[in-house]
Amino acid sequence: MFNSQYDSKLDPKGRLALPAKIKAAIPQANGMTLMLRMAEDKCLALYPLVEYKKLESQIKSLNINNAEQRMLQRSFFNSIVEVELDSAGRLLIPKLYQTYASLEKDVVVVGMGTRIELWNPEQYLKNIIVDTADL
Amino acid sequence: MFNSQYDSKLDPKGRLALPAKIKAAIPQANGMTLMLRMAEDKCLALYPLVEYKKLESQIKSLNINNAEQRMLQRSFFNSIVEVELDSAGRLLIPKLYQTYASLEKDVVVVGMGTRIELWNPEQYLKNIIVDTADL
DNA sequence: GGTGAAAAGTGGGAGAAAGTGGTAAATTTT
DNA sequence: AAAATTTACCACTTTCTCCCACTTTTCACC
Repeated sequence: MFNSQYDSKLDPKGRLALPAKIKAAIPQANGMTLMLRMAEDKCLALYPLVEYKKLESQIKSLNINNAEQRMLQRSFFNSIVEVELDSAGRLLIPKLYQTYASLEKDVVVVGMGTRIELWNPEQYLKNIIVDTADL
Repeated sequence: MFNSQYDSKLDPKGRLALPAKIKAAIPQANGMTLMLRMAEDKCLALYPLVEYKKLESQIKSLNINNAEQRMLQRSFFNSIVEVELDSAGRLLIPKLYQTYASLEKDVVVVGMGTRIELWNPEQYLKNIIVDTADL
């Protein structure tokens, strides 16, 4: 399970170093493949393969002969990509995905239970409740 | 499984270079034959042979004595063609198919799970849900 | 609290692969 | 038979990917 939040940086090549705590929480630590998705509120979501499979199986069950379900399926698959950690534990965020989430240099990495979210810092502030007294 | 989306180009000869990530996901990488089909919503669909076989068997199981199913069968087989990747990993899109999907220069390549879709960029935007908050 | 060791973070460079265009050969058409 | 169109293959350029090495931080033990 992922939790807490961290400040990380994209290097000039578009690589993101995952915080060690997050990395350690990913199941199957060797030959690390993760699924990167353009998610809600213009953030990126990272899923371990196990979690992704659950998501995918829902989408695959849609009927390709139904126009609306076909669009839904398309919109799912087109916003997801496989990413791998390099030997230093970094992952390369494709340009299209950087653009989607307005990631430039600073990135907020958030542990969200079964998934990891990547945020533009300003965007992030707009999508959390800062004062928890309201809860 | 195919996923994500890529911008590609048709060269003056009508050849399309498949993105490396897509190419890598095609089963049986040598002597590469794919099936190209005029698909729903005026896009082109590319199937690996394995996937095509499944589709074909569905169509073949239709009843030839039923007028409507006979037409369906006919329009399936006449809108599908075998294409091969050249030594550089490009495929030649026949004129008729380019016209069907209004492909000129820019082409959007979409990984749709078991198949690959090729789109005219403007047409493509009309056939996705941009805000995936519903998923 | 200081010192050392180990792990994490950062940057760069070399090699390989992907993209692109062109040329030659073969086949078809007039 | 000749010409034009098409197809296959080859070569060059550019981009990307992978890996190595150095710097910085953190944690533990003294």
